[in-house]
Amino acid sequence: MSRPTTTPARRAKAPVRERPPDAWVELLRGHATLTRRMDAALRELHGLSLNEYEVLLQLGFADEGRLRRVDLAERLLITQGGVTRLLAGLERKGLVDRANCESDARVVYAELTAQGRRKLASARRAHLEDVRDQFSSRFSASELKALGELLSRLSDADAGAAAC
Amino acid sequence: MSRPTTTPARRAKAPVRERPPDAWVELLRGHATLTRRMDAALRELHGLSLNEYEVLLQLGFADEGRLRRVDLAERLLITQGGVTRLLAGLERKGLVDRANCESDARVVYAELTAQGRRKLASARRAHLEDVRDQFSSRFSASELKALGELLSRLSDADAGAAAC
DNA sequence: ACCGTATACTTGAGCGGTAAAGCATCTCGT
DNA sequence: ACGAGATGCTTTACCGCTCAAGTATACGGT
Repeated sequence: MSRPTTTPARRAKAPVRERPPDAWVELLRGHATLTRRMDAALRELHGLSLNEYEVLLQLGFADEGRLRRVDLAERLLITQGGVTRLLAGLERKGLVDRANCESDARVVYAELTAQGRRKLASARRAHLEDVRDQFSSRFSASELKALGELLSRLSDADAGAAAC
Repeated sequence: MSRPTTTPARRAKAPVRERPPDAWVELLRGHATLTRRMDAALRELHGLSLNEYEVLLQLGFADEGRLRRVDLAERLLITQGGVTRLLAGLERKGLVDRANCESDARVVYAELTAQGRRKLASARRAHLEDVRDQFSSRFSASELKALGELLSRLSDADAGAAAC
C-alpha cells in the first residue's frame, strides 16, 4: 500500500466501450518493442541507426551499390528531405559517397564506399542473426510465413479492393 | 528510355545473399504505411497526432479519467520526457489538465477535461471506424484474430522462453 | 532526526523525421 | 527555340521523441 493510488478508486466513471481490432494495438506495440531493440543493438554494435542500416542495405542490394536519392526515399518509406539528412550523416562517417549522373545533372547518386561495404557486411551478419532470433524464438516456420503474408497486405496498394 | 539510368547496368556487382524473415520487413512496411494513414486522418479531422489520441484514449480507459505521467509513459511505450512534452501540447489545447496527488507531492496526474472527453468521444468514433476499415478490408475475421495473436507475441515478456 | 537511495517529473541538447518552399535541370509541345 | 510543366534535390522551420542531467519529494535504516 505504498504506491500512491495509481488506480485510486476501483469503482468509478465507466470507461471504454468498443475496442479496436487487437491486431492494430498489437501492431503498434510489437513494432515499438522490436524496433527499439533492433535499433539499440545496431547502434551499440555498429554505430548505425536502424534507418542508416537500411540505407546501406538498400544500396547493397542495388547494382553498383548506388541509388538515386529519390529511389532511396521510396524504398525506405521516408521523404526526400529525410534522405538528404540521413545521407549527410552517412557521408560524414565515410560510409557513403555522392556521385553525379552523366545523363542527368539533377540526380545525385548515393554510393557505398569501400568502408561502407565493409560496415554493411559486418552489420548485416549480426543484424540478420538478431532478427532471426527475435522471430524464431516466438514463431514456428509456418507461423512466420503466415505472419509475413498477413502483414504484407497492410502495405499493399490502397486496400479498397474489398469495398468495391 | 527517358528516365536517367535508374539501374544503370543490369549486369553488375553481385548483391544480396540471405534475407531477413519477410515478417520483419513487412512489419516495418505495414506499420509505416498504416500509421501514416491513421495519423494523417486524425490530424485532419481532429487536430490530434496519433500519440495525442492515444493519450486521451488511455486517460479515458482509466478510472476518473486520470493517470500518473509515469504510468502514461509505460502504456504509450514512450519515455517520461516524451510524456511531459506531449501533455504540454494537450494542456495548451485544453484537453487535459494537471492535478496534484494528495498523498504524494511528487506525482502530477494528467486528467481529461470536459472538452477532452468530448474530443475523445468524437475522435474515437471516427478513428475506430477508420481502423476497422483498414483491417476488415484486408482480413477476414479469423485472419484478424490470428494476426492479433501472432503480433502480440512480439511484445511479450523477453521472448527467450523457446530457447531455454 | 537525518542521510542515502529511490521515485516522479522537467529540462536541455540533439536527432531524425515531416511538409513546404526554393533551385536547378530536364522534357515536351508548339 | 522556347516556355510550361515535371522531376530531383536541398533547405527551412518545425515537431516529437530520446538520453541524460537536474529538481523535488518520499521512504527506510540507523
